[in-house]
Amino acid sequence: MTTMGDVARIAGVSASTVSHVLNGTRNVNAATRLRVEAAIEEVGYRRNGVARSLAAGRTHTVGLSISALTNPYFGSLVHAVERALSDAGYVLIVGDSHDEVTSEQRVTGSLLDRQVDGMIVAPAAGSEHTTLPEITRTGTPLVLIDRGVDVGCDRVVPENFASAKTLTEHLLDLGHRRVAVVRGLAGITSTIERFDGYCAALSGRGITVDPALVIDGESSTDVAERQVHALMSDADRPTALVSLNNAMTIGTLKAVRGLGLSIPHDVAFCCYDDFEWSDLFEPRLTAAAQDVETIGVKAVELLLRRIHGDDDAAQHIRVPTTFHHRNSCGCG
Amino acid sequence: MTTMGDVARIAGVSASTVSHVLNGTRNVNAATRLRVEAAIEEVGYRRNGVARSLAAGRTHTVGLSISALTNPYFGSLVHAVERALSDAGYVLIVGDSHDEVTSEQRVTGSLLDRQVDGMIVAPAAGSEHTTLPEITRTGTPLVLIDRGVDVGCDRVVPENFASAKTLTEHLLDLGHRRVAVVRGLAGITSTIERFDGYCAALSGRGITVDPALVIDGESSTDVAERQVHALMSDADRPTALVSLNNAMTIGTLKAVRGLGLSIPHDVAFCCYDDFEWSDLFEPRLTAAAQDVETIGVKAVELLLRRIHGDDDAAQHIRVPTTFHHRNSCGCG
DNA sequence: GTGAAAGCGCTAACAC
DNA sequence: GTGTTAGCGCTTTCAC
Repeated sequence: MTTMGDVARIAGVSASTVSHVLNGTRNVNAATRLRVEAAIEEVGYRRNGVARSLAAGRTHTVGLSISALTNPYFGSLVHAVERALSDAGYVLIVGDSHDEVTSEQRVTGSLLDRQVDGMIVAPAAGSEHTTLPEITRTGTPLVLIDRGVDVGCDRVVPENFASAKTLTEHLLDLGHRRVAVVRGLAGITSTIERFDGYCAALSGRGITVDPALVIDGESSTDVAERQVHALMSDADRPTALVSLNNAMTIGTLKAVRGLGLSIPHDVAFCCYDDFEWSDLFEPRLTAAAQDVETIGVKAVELLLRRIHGDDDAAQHIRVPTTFHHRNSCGCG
Repeated sequence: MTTMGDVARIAGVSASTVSHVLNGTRNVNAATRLRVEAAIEEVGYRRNGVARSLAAGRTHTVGLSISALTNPYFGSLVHAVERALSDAGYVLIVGDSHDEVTSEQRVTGSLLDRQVDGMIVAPAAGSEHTTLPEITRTGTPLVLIDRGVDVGCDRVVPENFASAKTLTEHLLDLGHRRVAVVRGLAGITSTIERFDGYCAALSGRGITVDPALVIDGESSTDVAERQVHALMSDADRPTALVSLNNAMTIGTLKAVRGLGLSIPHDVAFCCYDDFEWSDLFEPRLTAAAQDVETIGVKAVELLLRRIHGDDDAAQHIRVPTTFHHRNSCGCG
């Protein structure tokens, strides 16, 4: 491997000069610079980022801890984060938390060991007592995404309550009185807030929440399918269904179809989260679309600000959803 | 920041002993180990991975260069790769090549600078003359995925030719004679091989390829939608359509629906790549499903073998697709 | 405008 | 079973 010393020798300068031409950190005589650049070219020199990071104390690396399994938005989120980071000269290390604190700690521990300059975490349930304090203790800038947890750091999460409320109210407005809900993984704020939105819509109309109509889909396609199948097999089944995230929507749709029921004729349907194919589906899905792209970009923005030394009060950003009124609800 | 020296001092041992208990690299007296562990616990010591990497000459890091834009499988691929790597104690750095050599070089250059122990690349068109040689020159283990390029290194790619041929033949078997094809990004092997499969199916039946029925979808949803729209607006439109990847399938379906045409009644349809919702769609999509999961896992397997010093001849793995016979083709 | 030298925090001979 | 020591390849004061 060729080092900076090799380049320096060939160019007839000191290593520090090579370093400075590489980094533009001080004025270098044009002729000297040229000699250095020629030498670099000649030996095909490539700087060692590890040594650089050790000496400089910064790695220009950011870690992302997320659960791929329960987050079908994984792709677009990672994509948005990667792009924003890359534009700022950082690289992204991804780790899968499996939505479980033990693996989350393994992931974030490994990121911390690697001296990431900052971290973006979609916290698993229980994370506020384990992983998160561990991170903040190191002083590593941290921003939470997807789910909010109160640990006094920046976070950017989707609008949950109002969106779920709107979805439910829409069904209520169409005359439905028995509206079932498929709810996500227990213990995470998005599940809680969306479910609260559902409840608020009902009470706003003087309807009490019927526990029999509350299904725990655990943010899983399979679980949702099983549970919805059971519920809809009942003679006394609901006339409308709200699914609170994309994975469960697929399960719900499978169950409904498996039963030979038709949407919206036999059961009206609205869902939180949109799909690329929502418009292609028959019937087209009425949905609250989350803006993952923005969530990723904003998270990076906040993080970079912290990395660059900003220490204002923690910011809490809510990214609004878009209501796509199509016809699975029974309209149009 | 607390260092190994601090821990050593507190435990009353040398730094090297601390290093050895941390890494299990030599026998340490049980009592000594306990003292060290207590000291580590006491100060909340966490090893500095950067220093470690510099001294050890390995980073336990692998880079992945891929195009998220044209690869809707991004999520599952990254997920599979991350999991396999994580199981082996490695972390993953992802970079987006945008399917364009310039950004690809930026990405891989940055990965090389960071001294990744190995690299997985889904090469952009033209990569064999730029990026790839640059990587191999550094001696960094490299495995290609998704598209094969002949640079003498390991690769794992999907079955393309036979799958596309099967799809086309199926349509031909159903009596179609005017079968159009929506073809991917020019210059990459998957596009070429799949298109060859289409051509082979036709010639096998004595049909010559009609250039008017060959659409360039450029692996893009929008382009495919526009082009299919144009083609299908024609009075003399084809009676069947084959789309050669998932992004273009969505565009194709949008175009067909936009024209008020029905599948398979007005036009029969088969596609390369499957979706989670293929079974939910009306009609259910007949498709050749790629096994991205396996591609990712195999790629990591090959890479780790190289990283661990194996230098056998380059391996070329083809991962078979699964033919899902549903009813967009006109059957059932 | 340029160089010398002291680290950054760790690993791994090597010696005992 | 443990300590000493010499780097790993770079950045960055400090001096000239």
